[in-house]
Amino acid sequence: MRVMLTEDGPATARDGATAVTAPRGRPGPSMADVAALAGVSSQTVSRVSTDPEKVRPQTRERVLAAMAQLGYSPNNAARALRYGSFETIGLIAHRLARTGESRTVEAVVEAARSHGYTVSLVDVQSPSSTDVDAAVARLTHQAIDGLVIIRAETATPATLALPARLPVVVSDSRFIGHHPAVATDQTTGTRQAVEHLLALGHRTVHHLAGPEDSSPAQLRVEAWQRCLEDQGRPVPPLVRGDWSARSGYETGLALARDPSVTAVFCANDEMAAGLYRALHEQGLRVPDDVSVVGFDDIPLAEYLWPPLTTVAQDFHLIGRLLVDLLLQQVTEATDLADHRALVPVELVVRGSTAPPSDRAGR
Amino acid sequence: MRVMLTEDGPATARDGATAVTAPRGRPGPSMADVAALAGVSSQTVSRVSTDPEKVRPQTRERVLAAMAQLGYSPNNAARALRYGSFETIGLIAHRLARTGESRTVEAVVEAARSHGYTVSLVDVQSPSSTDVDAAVARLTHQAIDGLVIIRAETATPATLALPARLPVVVSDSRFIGHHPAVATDQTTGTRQAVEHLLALGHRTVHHLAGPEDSSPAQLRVEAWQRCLEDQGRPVPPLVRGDWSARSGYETGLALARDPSVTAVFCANDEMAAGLYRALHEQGLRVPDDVSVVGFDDIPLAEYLWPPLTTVAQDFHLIGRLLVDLLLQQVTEATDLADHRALVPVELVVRGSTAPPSDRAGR
DNA sequence: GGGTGCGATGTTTACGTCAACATCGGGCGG
DNA sequence: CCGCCCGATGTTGACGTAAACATCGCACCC
Repeated sequence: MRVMLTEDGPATARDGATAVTAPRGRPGPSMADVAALAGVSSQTVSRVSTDPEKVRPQTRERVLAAMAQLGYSPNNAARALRYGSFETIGLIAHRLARTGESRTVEAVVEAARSHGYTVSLVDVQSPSSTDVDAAVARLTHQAIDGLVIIRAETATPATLALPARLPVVVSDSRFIGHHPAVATDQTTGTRQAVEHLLALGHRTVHHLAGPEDSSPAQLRVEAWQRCLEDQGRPVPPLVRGDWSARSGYETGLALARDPSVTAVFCANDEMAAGLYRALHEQGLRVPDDVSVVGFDDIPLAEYLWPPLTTVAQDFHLIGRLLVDLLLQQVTEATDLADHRALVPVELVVRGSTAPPSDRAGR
Repeated sequence: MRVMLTEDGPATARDGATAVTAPRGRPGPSMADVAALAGVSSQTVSRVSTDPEKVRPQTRERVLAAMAQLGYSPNNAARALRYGSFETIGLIAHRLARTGESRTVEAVVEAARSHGYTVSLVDVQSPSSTDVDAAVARLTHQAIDGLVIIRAETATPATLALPARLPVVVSDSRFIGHHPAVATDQTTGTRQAVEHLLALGHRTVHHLAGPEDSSPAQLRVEAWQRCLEDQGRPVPPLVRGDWSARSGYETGLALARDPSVTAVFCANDEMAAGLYRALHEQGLRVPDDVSVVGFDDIPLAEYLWPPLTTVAQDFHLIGRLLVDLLLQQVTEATDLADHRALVPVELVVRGSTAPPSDRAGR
């Protein structure tokens, strides 16, 4: 089947009938090989790679030379087995390429590294329990010390089969109370956006919402509605997108045609960009005819035209907190069952909001 | 430290003075524990998890029940040690949250999963050899069967210390000839963009380039220049950004003030968005006054105003090819030293390009 | 000059799993 | 009715590493 580069013993030991189920990976040299070449015991080789100080420089040199000559590198399976830890955390994400997700992933990876951990990443196709379950199985079949789940929207604690004793942190509020969670302060963020628009003089604020099965989207809808009711404003009919710019554009066309729409709060920046295009196509100006507020503060938000007023999420902080909470459980065996970190947001006012003009009268 | 669930011998074996260096992770139940509870040998437990058919249903049930009761899941370090493979590939990326990167990562993760592999992700701060080296060390210190390096711009084959026998694939052309590589067809893409603008009647095309240390950016610069020369057009001075929308905006301000600029080819879409803003701020219209072409075709490109004409990269295909080439080496021990996959691109014409008007004459 | 203590190195063993081989028991053919 | 064969399960050993313990040699001190 394949060329045995380093086989020195009788070939039948590894070839022959057992070839199919035999070990796959390149069986590179082991400590024993290095030890033999350097004329020391394998334990000395081990010491060289873990604590060089404990070995006499002269011996160390010999061992290092042997390592280099053989191209030795330690077998991590064996190390992990020995140590009982992989120094690896699992990360389950959905739609990884989305802005918020990729930034959170970046932060998680970075925070993990700063603690000496690596990240094993699985991207689930759909946020259903079935898919998330499969991802969990795949990761525990791999080797992880803990698990971070980012926005597994439709999965619920009841439906998710997690291995016993596996520390978990989630960034989806649906799991709050069941697992430690990190969540953006959706309510305050939404409130700031809506109140900003009302303060500018708009009679009410339309909402271009995210999909129903998304917990953050749902929270934003509720906060938007409550905020309007608190202020005694009429609550206009809800418009739903799917987070994509396309959906913002398509649903935005209807909003653009409705002269009563003077202010729109979009559940994310991508949909706001889609709405921008719909408004532009209808010959409407932002913010003169319609004010727009987004959510997330993606890097491009500042460079849309006009620059988008939006609620900035601190994805970086989310990622860091996720890792912190997870490693707290991993290293200290702490039970954080209902711990909940709320990440603050900040309204960034740019050029897409202004007092209303009389659209209907134009 | 923690409750010893499965400890049956003297507690001092694991507690006491050795706690600091003792195995960390939850040493959950092993096959032996399950076997004891089910009243079978550990080999039978092993058979239940690897080949249930070989065990009598009655026995199987007992074992499964014991597994469930103890919350057993196989120790993958031991499995990996036994099999010689982790079914995991390492992935080194730089600036993970960038559009192209996150989409490539997504595709790699997905392709890896379809082959039954998991992805270990490391995001390097800078693309320098030092950082990439550290990432490689971190990953091989972990457990991987192969390594994918995405755009490690400034690292070069000579400076990078890769473990012997570790299969590698890169998506950076700087490594072509040293490792199998997957690269977007920068030259053709650039050519299409420039020729599209020239065909519309522009006298020449300015270029808003990516950073000097980026190999794709360099290739685009060279292709742009060669293309202009081939057509006998003047080659205007080069303008450099750093891929960010901000840099596109800042350098774009100068372009906007130069009346000889009628067409700009931007090295990516983000910088094109920044340029849009600079042009808008100067009261210039796209494409009436200045035509703009981007590169990448990010999801938002279609929803900028006007929709951006751009060169679409197939990040998904890149990811798939990376994994294919890597696993070919991993599973077949093939030497692909100078294999090189070129991923085609496609010019997507939208609303940001048009024949030139006489800017200077306005 | 004979401990004595310490630094350097070797030996043993366990980590958890699974392939290979061993064993055991029952059904079936001769 | 005996023996053979096969299916089900048990036993042994090896994967590569590193902790724990053992050993060896040497310098230093009384």
